[in-house]
Amino acid sequence: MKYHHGNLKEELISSACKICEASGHDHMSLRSIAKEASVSQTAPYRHFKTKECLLAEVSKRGFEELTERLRAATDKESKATAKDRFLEMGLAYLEFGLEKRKTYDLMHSPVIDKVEFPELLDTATGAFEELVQILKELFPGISEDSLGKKCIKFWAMMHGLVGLLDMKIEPETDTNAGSAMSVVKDDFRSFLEESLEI
Amino acid sequence: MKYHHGNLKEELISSACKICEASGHDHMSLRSIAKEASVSQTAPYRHFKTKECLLAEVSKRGFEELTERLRAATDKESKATAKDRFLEMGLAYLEFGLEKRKTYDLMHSPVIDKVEFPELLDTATGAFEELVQILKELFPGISEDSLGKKCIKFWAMMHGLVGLLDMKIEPETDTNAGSAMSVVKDDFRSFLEESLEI
DNA sequence: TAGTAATGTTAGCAGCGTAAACATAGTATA
DNA sequence: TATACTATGTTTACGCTGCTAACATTACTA
Repeated sequence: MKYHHGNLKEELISSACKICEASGHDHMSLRSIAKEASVSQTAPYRHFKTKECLLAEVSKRGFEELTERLRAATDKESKATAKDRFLEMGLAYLEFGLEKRKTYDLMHSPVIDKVEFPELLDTATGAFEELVQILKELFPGISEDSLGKKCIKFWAMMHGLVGLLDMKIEPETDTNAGSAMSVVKDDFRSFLEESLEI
Repeated sequence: MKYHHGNLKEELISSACKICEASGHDHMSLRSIAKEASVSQTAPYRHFKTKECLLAEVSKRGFEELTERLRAATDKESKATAKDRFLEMGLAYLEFGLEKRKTYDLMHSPVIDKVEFPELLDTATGAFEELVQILKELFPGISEDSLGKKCIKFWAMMHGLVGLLDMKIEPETDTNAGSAMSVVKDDFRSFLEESLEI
């Protein structure tokens, strides 16, 4: 039993990630994180100025994983068409959002002011570079302006969809013939494809 | 100075709404709300079983105002075309989201489990009836299935846009010729219009 | 080897949500 | 009108929280 831990900072982050995904960031106490790392309640303060700083790190890890998944989905090595890789990317985004819902919430939560954490902002922004690239491939010669708009439109749609699919708010159509939302979820690929064309 | 307040429940709700929009729902304590209503810390418990119940009420008020704004924007009395009214609705949604950002956050926050508050869920769902109606007008004879998808697509886009415009995450384009995001914000109408066609 | 910086602990503060016990006011019933 | 009951307020207290200050131990560096 040594007084100094050795790798506490990293262990605190990974404990935090685990607890965040298990219980959500608002049921997450610095004390419980410290306990998980078998360390005193105030030990985290040697590595993080405030709780928010630790949460920012968790958020950053989330954006890193998201970026990684998007990159993998649009990997040029796979011989799929640009369109297919775009669809895969959309799917990957949605899957990340639904699989790691609690982490995704933290990443987009106002509790972390991204202005105060420029490194986090960079990581977050970087994730969307993947979208820019694939859209450039899909629409060769597109103007910067149109590219920006398309990019935002798709990202907003992805982001919005994650929120919608998880909450159960959905528009009521006249016939309640199979909730529109579950149709989207089950047939997400064709939904995205349609969005490309319409 | 009377022992009984008379209209405490309503006053607590409106205090809560005020504090929520001023400080955000995570900097919002039951005690501060009680103080604002000049009442003891535990008085709210005579009207709300838990803090979450009060927050749910605040959220509900938010959805009610949103519905009202959307309704006003698509009002048939105005002789504008369906398309124009649709664009107005999009604008109204975005404006609400940006103006009442903190309330909007609460409305979509996972701290309130909508399953536990069916009345809140109804109110939230009701807001999107407005979108359904205007899309029906815009696409007469559209199938229920397509209508559902279109509806979800646009709502997701609106919802996503609010999130994007407020956070400063945005895709980096090669030339940084005027941030794509501010273009969207300044020229939101044409952005929406384009989305209708593409 | 001595001094200093890094990293841990303990003790304690004020604020939080909430429960329990009690006080007061309004309302229904005898 | 007297009495019981219910609704709505207060006081007190508990355990949890983020965080600070003071202190202990270890690691690094001159």
